[in-house]
Amino acid sequence: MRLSRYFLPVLRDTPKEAEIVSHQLMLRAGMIKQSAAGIYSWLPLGVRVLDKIAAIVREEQNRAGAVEVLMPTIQSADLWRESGRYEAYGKEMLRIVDRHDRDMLFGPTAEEVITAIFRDCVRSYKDLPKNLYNIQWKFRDEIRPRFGVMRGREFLMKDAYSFDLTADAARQAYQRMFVAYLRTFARMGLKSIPMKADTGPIGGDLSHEFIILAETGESQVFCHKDLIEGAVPAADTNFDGDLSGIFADWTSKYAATEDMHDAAKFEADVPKDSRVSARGIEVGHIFYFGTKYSEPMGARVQGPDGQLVTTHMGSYGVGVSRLSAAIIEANHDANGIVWPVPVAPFEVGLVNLKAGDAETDKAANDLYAKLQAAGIEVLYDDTDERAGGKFATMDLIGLPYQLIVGPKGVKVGEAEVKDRRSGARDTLSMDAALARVIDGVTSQRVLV
RNA sequence: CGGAGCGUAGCGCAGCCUGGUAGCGCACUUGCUUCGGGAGCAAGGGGUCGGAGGUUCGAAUCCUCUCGCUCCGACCA
Repeated sequence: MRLSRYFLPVLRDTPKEAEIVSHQLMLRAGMIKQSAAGIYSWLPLGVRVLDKIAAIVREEQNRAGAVEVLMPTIQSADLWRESGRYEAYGKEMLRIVDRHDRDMLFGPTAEEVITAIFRDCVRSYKDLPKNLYNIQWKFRDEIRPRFGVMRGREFLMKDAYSFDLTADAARQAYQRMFVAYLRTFARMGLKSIPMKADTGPIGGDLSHEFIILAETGESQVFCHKDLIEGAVPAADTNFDGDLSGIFADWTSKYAATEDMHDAAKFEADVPKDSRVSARGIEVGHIFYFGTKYSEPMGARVQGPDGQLVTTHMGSYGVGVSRLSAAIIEANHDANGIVWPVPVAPFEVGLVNLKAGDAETDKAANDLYAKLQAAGIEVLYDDTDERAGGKFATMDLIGLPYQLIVGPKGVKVGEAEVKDRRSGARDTLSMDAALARVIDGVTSQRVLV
């Protein structure tokens, strides 16, 4: 993409309403634009990041055996009356009345919709297990939205729903998502830690929040430090097999958020020098809730003996739009964002330091064509801005590699490669610079 | 919803106390000079001062109401 044709409204100053660094940088880098409290437009750079994150989520959901659907944003209140949640949900639910005076709502979640789909379409235990997910915009009318897209009212969420014949089978479904989540976040360059979460009225040990550590995290978390560097399950993990070993590895050590924290147990179970107390951002939440919706909504299948069995359900959320901010919280420096390759809006920033100079243009155009031919996603700064501004913008938007071409280098057949994360700059021959960038990108596209 | 604060040009701000018809920096346009880490000079464009009432000869400024946004708290992917 040529920057001259792109839409990248970067800001030099930090808008005063932005409190945390990810919000500041997303505004400054031209990723988002606020439309109303907690509601944002996504500008081109932001859309690309959102798409990258969603693609990774999608791949890992598919790998784990979940199947994608797409459910509506606007739901009928009648469904929610069936589950009993229409009255229970409170003011967080945005209620809408259509022209026929029917009660509608902007979905804050989709248990009711998916349960209705399931009960209407599935009759036999032979069709189980099933796990259906969608990546869709949700709306929760938070009392106080804040921190940009981290706590917006409108947000993009992946939500999956599993249906099983028995509680034991549901446990396996839970573990499949558990493993998928470990992989999902690791692929984005994040170290996520599953932490015991409140299971509500169901009880048991089947609810975890996936937390990434960040100073600006909303909740205080406590865990064993080994979990920070825990082994991420491999890509060839057999999701049809027994995952209880992996699950046990990750859940045997202490990890809890503030509201589930047991200080006495923490001190008893974790050696003093292994105790981690930090701030965390919740990027995923999974839980098993049994027959909470399937019972009132009649999601039953016939078992082998011909008897109707109420299905056991679980649901599994990933905050896709929140992740874009969370990744920035974990990957930035004084100059701007530092994207991990797998979620970077572009993989390389090609900088023409003297647009309009025939020789420099020729060299830069050539590199641009070669990068594209190599399948690299490149943002080509072909504008006639001054060098300093170009460097500042590139650092701000945080593309993993900068390939810098100027008249001095062109004269001797050289270009400069800058690694955004390390800051290291190397002057190489054109071909070597090109190879360095291509190798760097391709080797980091898949982290686990 | 309770507490606090802020709305003046795209962004950051001054002016308000002590009313007199709007200003600074960046950004933007044009020209010249610069040109490898946010250049210099010159000339420009852009704002019904969030909105509505009121006081006054006169309101960005004073009063009342209202809307929006932000921060702290309770709530949450």
